[in-house]
Amino acid sequence: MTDDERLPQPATADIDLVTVLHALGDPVRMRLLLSYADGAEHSCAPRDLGLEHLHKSTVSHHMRVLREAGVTTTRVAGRNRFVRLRRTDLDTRFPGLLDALLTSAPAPVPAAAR
Amino acid sequence: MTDDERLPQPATADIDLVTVLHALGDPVRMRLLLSYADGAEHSCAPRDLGLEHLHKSTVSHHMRVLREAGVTTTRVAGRNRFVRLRRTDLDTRFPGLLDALLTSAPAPVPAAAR
DNA sequence: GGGATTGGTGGATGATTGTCAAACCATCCC
DNA sequence: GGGATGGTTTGACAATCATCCACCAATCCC
Repeated sequence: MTDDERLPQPATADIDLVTVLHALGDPVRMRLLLSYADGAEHSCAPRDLGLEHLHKSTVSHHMRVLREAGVTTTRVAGRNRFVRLRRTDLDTRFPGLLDALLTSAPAPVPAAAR
Repeated sequence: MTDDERLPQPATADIDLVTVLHALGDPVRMRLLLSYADGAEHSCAPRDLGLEHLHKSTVSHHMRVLREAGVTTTRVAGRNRFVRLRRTDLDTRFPGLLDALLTSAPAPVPAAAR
């Protein structure tokens, strides 16, 4: 499995707080964040994320916003993309922010978030 | 000083996380938040906030967004308006969020922020 | 009362954004 | 090779938004 490849994303030091907040200031992307809160890798399929009502390309757009803001990282393996939360990087850059966000989560946190 | 009057704002329980993040996902409003982080009341004058480059009405607009999101409260006294951070309400609703935001502040925190 | 001060309202405008649809691309598999 | 699968890109469109401008409203002070 050496065909791993990461989609472009900002370096940890370049993650900007306002940009992150702007990225998370959208209900769809907040739901994505909650889905990713378990720390596991997730595919991009809308049906796995409670986003059946949205078009593929819309979900793709939102995931790009999250990735470019530095919230998530995307690994390419074959025709699948695996998205994961950049928890360590975010905790380094903004200590306590992610915990506070997930604690105050507006929707039910799926399973073992922490 | 009984002519105090509060501009309309959401009740504490109605403050929505996504709405707050959306409000703070703007560089101007983030700067306002940092100005208000001292807990004191502030006037609306752009020159007191490092926003000389913005029109009065633009600043007024941003302050309305913050107030309607539940981030700030505005007291009207005569021809002056005094804006203050709703720190207690925000801490109640989203424990740790404000602390995390102010700790990771992107701009120099003005004096005794904590 | 009359002028100055403080700040908001409403309209206009250009930019950004969320969404969908259709086309496209790479990969896996039969 | 040729479908089928998983996802991105591009274009279009409506909605939202940030900004400015001109005008307005209330208050303070002489």
